[in-house]
Amino acid sequence: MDSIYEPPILTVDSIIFQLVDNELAVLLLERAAEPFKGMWALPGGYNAAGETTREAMARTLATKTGLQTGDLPLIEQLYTFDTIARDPRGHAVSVTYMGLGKDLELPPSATAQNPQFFPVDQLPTVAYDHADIIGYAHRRLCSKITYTNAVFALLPELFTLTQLQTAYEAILGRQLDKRNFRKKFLSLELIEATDEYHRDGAHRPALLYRFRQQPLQVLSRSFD
Amino acid sequence: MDSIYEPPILTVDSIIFQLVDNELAVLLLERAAEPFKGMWALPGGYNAAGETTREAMARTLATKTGLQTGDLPLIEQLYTFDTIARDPRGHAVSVTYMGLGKDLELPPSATAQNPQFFPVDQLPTVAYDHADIIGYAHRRLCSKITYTNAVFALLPELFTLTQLQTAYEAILGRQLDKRNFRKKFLSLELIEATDEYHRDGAHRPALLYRFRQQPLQVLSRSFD
DNA sequence: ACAAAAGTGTTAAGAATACACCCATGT
DNA sequence: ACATGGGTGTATTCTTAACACTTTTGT
Repeated sequence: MDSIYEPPILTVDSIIFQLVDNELAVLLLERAAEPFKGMWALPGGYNAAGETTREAMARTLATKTGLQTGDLPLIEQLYTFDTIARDPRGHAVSVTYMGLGKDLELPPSATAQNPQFFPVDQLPTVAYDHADIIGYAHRRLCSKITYTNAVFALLPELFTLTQLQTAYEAILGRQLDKRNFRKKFLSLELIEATDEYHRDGAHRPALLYRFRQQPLQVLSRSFD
Repeated sequence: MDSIYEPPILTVDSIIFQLVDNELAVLLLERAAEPFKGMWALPGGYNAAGETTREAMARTLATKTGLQTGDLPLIEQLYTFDTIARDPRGHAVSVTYMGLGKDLELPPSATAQNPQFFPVDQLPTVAYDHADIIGYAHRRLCSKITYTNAVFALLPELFTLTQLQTAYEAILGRQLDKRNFRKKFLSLELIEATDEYHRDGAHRPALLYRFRQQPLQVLSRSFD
């Protein structure tokens, strides 16, 4: 009864975020071929037989950008888009994953596709419906950091409260009150002070903190 | 370069919830064939070429249960599961949709598959990983009703505050305080009183309310 | 001594919680 | 008159929001 079944094409795409100069940035590739030649697109590709979508995501990301998913402290399935066909063979369905990291290094000339991070509010011309996907991922990230400890994945192991606040401000796109931010965040007991200080220029050194636990956790009171 | 590409099978599954006798219930089919013959499974099926996953969901749901998606006030993509192959042809990837409705009628003998609603805490033996999927959907529904007006999709147009509270209790699986529930919910200004009453037995009639607007909305203050 | 970022507390308003009795109806 | 579910208010605690000055350092 299903013998005439001819499947849509299954693809995966990765939305990789990190903070660059206190701005939220997303990883894009420059398309070397039609369609959308010269425009920028999310790293992604076909899902091969016998591979989970998550494995396909890891493989395509490594192949096209040199990034290993092991370097991403947090990866999460985002949404499945019935995108416009990216391929003349037909209709494509793309399972997307959001990955968060810090100080991600792109091996120089990993591929001919020139992988680069772009601040989310200064995107180049983006191919397909990828601008929508990035917007969706950004909104999801905004809500994720308000009810979970997901920021840990964007910060170094030791960080200052100012760095933490700046991360929130970069993602949410608005300023937060310093005293209220610190009071609230510390009261959640997600982070603990170390006895180390971050010295950086002609001013008082900042106490370094660390997250108590890494795995994604839901907060007892949602943030902000 | 992608010429040896052989895709996984793309399927869709529907998790349809409604309230039955003040319990949250999910729609299942009895499998008539192997694998898992005699066990119960979510309605679903293959995604055909040229059809979006949402269209495939509507089609398979109508074919297997007689339900029209037009009768579901809220449908939302849930998650994409890399499920165990449901088909000897190979690896299956299932895009799932959650649908909410009320007073859904299953056309008698719509199919040989005996569609029925089961209370989520009294499920029969469920095939595949569908028990996990139902659990996932239930958790998502719990959080959805706390930060959106999604309950509207489970209630009739006019309803009493007690019906509303009972719906929350059925979904969340715990009791709520009547006075606090009413105070909070009314303060959100999502619903308005009508001038009609629900008479039902030997007690004071209950004032009927309606939602001010149907489309899914995020609440100003999250609920509960 | 100055510039620069780190650090810190209080008050007021709003929200959440806990809790018990009267009201309107049908029989 | 009684049984049944509908309806209502207050006091306490916790949370949020608004807001400005002192501290520590490097030059």
